[in-house]
Amino acid sequence: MFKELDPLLHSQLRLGVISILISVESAEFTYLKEKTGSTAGNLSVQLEKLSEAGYIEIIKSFKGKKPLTTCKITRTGIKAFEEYVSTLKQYINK
Amino acid sequence: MFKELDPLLHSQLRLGVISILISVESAEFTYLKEKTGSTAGNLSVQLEKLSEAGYIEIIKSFKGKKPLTTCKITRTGIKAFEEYVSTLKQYINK
DNA sequence: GATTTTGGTTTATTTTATAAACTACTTTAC
DNA sequence: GTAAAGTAGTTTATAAAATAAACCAAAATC
Repeated sequence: MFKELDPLLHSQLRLGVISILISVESAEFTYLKEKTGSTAGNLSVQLEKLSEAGYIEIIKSFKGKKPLTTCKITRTGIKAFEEYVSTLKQYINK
Repeated sequence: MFKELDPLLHSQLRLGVISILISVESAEFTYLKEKTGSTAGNLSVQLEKLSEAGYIEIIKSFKGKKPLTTCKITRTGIKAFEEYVSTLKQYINK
């Protein structure tokens, strides 16, 4: 029997976001939008979900006069990602 | 920018099915149902989708007097799975 | 021979992802 | 200085997908 794949991470956009955040200190909304190729709306929704789950932290501030949304993966998020990857291997190896 | 993950395979149940089929000659409906832990209804729907995409072949026959649905991965399916795994690595490695 | 089980399919519901519309500014161009 | 366009998002609506529930036909069991 297969172990369940964390549904929060088993989504292309959210997985892409976490995949980026795992390797950087933090990332801005616009950077994530560009890197993932998503629309702002979709990204906004998915970031909110990751945030609600405690996988990322969303920090709102200003860059000059413009709003600036910065994201950072949390310890919980890192653990969840590692767990997800390890579970995934059950599906893709052999 | 991330490459798109084949949406047909980026589904827990369908991925589980393909994961099983890739390592066996063929598998019966009930076997897949048991191994994936899915309901018959869900499995039926997802197998149909894989079949429509040409990823698997569904063979209907009888075992004695009972209906028997047997599934086999196709060359197309194998290729799609390999492609999916390779794309996935972009997301989960580093 | 009625009831349960087997092996499914079909349809309905829920959840999820995505797109469209909107808000609140700021910058640029006239 | 004000109209138009751009930036950085959020909210809401729509489409698509996954899942569950209901159903069906035949077989096995009691």
